[in-house]
Amino acid sequence: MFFNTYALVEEALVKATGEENVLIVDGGDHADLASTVAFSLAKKRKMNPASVASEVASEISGVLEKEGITVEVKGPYLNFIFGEEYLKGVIGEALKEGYGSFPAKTGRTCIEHTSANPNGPLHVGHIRNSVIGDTLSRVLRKAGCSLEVEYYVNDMGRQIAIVSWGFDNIDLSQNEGEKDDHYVARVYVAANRAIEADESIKAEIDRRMSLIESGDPEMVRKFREAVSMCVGGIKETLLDLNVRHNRFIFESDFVKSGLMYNVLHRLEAMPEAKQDETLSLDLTAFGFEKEYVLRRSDGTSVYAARDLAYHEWKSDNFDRIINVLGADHKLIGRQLQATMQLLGDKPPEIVFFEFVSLPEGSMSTRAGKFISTDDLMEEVFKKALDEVEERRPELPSDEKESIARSVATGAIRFDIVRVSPDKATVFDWKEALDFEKQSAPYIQYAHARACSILAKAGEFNESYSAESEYEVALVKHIALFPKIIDDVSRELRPHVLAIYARELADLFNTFYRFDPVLKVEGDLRNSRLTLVKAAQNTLKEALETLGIDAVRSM
RNA sequence: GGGCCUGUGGCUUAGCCUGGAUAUAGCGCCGGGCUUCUAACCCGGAUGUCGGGGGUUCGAAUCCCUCCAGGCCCGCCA
Repeated sequence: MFFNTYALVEEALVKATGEENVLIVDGGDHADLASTVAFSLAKKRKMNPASVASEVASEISGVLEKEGITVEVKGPYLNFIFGEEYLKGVIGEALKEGYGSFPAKTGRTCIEHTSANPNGPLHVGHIRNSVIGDTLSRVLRKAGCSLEVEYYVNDMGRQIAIVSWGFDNIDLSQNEGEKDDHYVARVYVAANRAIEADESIKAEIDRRMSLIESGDPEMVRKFREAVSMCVGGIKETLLDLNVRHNRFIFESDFVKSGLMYNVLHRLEAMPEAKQDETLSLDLTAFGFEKEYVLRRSDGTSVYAARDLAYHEWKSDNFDRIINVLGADHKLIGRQLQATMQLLGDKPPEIVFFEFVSLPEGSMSTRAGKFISTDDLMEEVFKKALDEVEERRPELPSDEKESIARSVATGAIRFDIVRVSPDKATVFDWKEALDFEKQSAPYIQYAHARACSILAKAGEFNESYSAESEYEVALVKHIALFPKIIDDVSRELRPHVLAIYARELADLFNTFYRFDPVLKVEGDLRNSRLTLVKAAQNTLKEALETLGIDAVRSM
């Protein structure tokens, strides 16, 4: 509905002004849409902006009034206010299952996210990647994309060589009840300490790197064992976060299949290639001072080489390729994009996010300095359960736990996704455990409240209308949901959806406060119940697109 | 030293790409609201040189230049 109405306004303005860009902006408090085209037109026509605005308004108001759009002139501003037809149309759309979904688009999209090294559990920095990636995945699906979500497992890197060395040389047993990925991290930390104490171990690590590259069966087995232990633990954590991947892709497959050698051969023949002891690319033409090294002097490949093969495979199999990466990968990510261009492949779109650090400094798996997502989840769950116990003591305990689980997952996801990715953040327990206003539980609560009203109401006849200022404001915000999905799917900025959902909950709560639903009678009761249903459905769709459970009771 | 990102009330944060009408919210603070559809809520109030300076423009938080501060990167790690 919003798109159609926007198009009507735009069309009328273009026709009346002859301008290609009619400068439509958000109307703020004044209107649903506004145009500042009168400013630029005034200059061309050598008139004052206010009179231009009046002229344009008188020219288009006739056409738009017929569509129920009121045109108002406030000085140089042209304001457009959407009327009853619009509100009715929005309510009708918002009642439908899957509101905000777009028809299937052609082409296939691939998104890669998380892809943390399997040398320890996911910590609170990694899951910024997971939450951004998973939220975008949900948005893209809703926007009609045929999507595959991938986790790229680095199963032959130096870190894994270190872990495998640790398992062979350090006597460290798994604790009672310890998750496999946490155990792997302890071994990894201990192995790194051993290396720091005795430099000669590095030669042994290099030997393992060489053996894994040549496919030595024993080394393959050792690496695989360590990697699968860790990945198993990571998968459990992802499940707790409502994060779903379609495929785990192992980088060693690109070495085994020969795809990596194929890519390296072609690159060797390019003028940008520099081959002495190592193989590297000169990307100065793309503005990179730093050479892009692909092969070590001992003949083994570096991560970048395997990554190029993976991305060439993606380029062959998908029409749109998206990666979610930490800001520390900016340089290497852009070098990868440039190299894909050299190869004539589709470079990926990359969503970068800035770092999450601890108050005492940055996190490091190697140093054992991190807060694991599992620990975070446990703390948040405990707090959520306390809250449920206090509010709903009458519920059976499995129901309380289920609500607390949904609240905990939602709180964590929302806390991460609400902030713009290019803002560095410091992890804060107080904020993570805050379930008020700017949080998932706040939005979940608004949804549950709507469900409760609908449950008490029983059967009613749908009636489409919005009269009070609170009803109108709510409907107008509901109207924007499809536009938000469309915007986020194109611009890949998931925090926009988080903010939208919070604002929707705000507007619903305000409506709830001022406009009684069950206590009024007749058509007003029906129309308000219909609006509650539309709001509930939109809240549900928004929450689910954020990967947050839309619980019906809490 | 070079590159990228960030700087918005005491704290956290939206808006910046695509300039427009009194700069968005939350926490905290002050005051009010549960015999009333779920108070994980609502209403009202105080709090801002939008990091500093310069420029472009009818108009700058938004664009350009410059300086300052913080984060990240500049490895034959990933």
